[in-house]
Amino acid sequence: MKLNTKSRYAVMALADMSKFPINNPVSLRDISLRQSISLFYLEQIFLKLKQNDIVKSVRGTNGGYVLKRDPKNIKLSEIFQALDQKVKTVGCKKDSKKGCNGKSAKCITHELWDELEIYINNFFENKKLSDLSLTRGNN
Amino acid sequence: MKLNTKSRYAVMALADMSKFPINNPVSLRDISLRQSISLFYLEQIFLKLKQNDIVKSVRGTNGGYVLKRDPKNIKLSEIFQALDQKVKTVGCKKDSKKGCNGKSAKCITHELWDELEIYINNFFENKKLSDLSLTRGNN
DNA sequence: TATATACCCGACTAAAATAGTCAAGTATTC
DNA sequence: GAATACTTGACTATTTTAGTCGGGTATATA
Repeated sequence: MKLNTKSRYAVMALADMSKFPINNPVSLRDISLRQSISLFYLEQIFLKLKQNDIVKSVRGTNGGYVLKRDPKNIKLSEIFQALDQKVKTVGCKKDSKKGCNGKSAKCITHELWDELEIYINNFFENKKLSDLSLTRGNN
Repeated sequence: MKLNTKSRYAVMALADMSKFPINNPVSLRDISLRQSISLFYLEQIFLKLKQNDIVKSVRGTNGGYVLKRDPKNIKLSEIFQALDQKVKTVGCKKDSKKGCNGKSAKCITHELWDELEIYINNFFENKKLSDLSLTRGNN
């Protein structure tokens, strides 16, 4: 059970941005340097964030990215969704007509995994970008 | 964020076993057939479960595996630990003297991931094998 | 208007993890 | 002694992850 770097970096980068005045474009280059994340990788990540209406871009010199909404209104679940990061506890598709192992019924532990999935998603659903405590001690 | 098949199958197999009278050896072959899990794979899984004192083995004809404790006393967290399945939300090692990105401080979102890790582990810690509702409807 | 900055975006790749297979055993019961 | 079933380490194909790269386009500023 592991969180991938893409979502992790996405949250890190957005947290970084949220420390600056809103409407002030923050360049990926700066984020890259401050957070030690590859610039190329950040580009990939921000493409998704943009497509999902979490940030908007400002092109050209002094450009960068800007949070599209107040950090209070950005749920972590949105960020994860943007990066196709799903919490998957079962191999079997929930909405499939067939059961889990090619059998007719649900697998014996199906309900447990569903429960776990809901439990974890709940965490992300209730956490906002603004909830991260960004003290000066942490960069 | 994905659960691997090894832990999932482990819980499935143990749930399967817990439906039978305790002290009645259940063979991997039977579990394999009922739950559609490869016998070879189950062997690998049960090796770990045995090493971690969750099941004990009975060799020979009519042998199999037996739960070493009452399902009420088997926490899911134990099963996961047995299979080296850890909940990992950060790349950086917690106990390392260095910070997360080779920097001196913790990464900006470190506390968040710690919190998530604790949150998820909490789920497994509080869930017992006996908590799985094994109705006849599910196999 | 030239130039540097910074976003845009698809294609590519190395490395690691996962999922599963296999073989050659040993112990036990019937 | 034959069949059943656990024992254990080694091996492998596939998938996923993490990250790189190249060749763009848009815009501000000097």
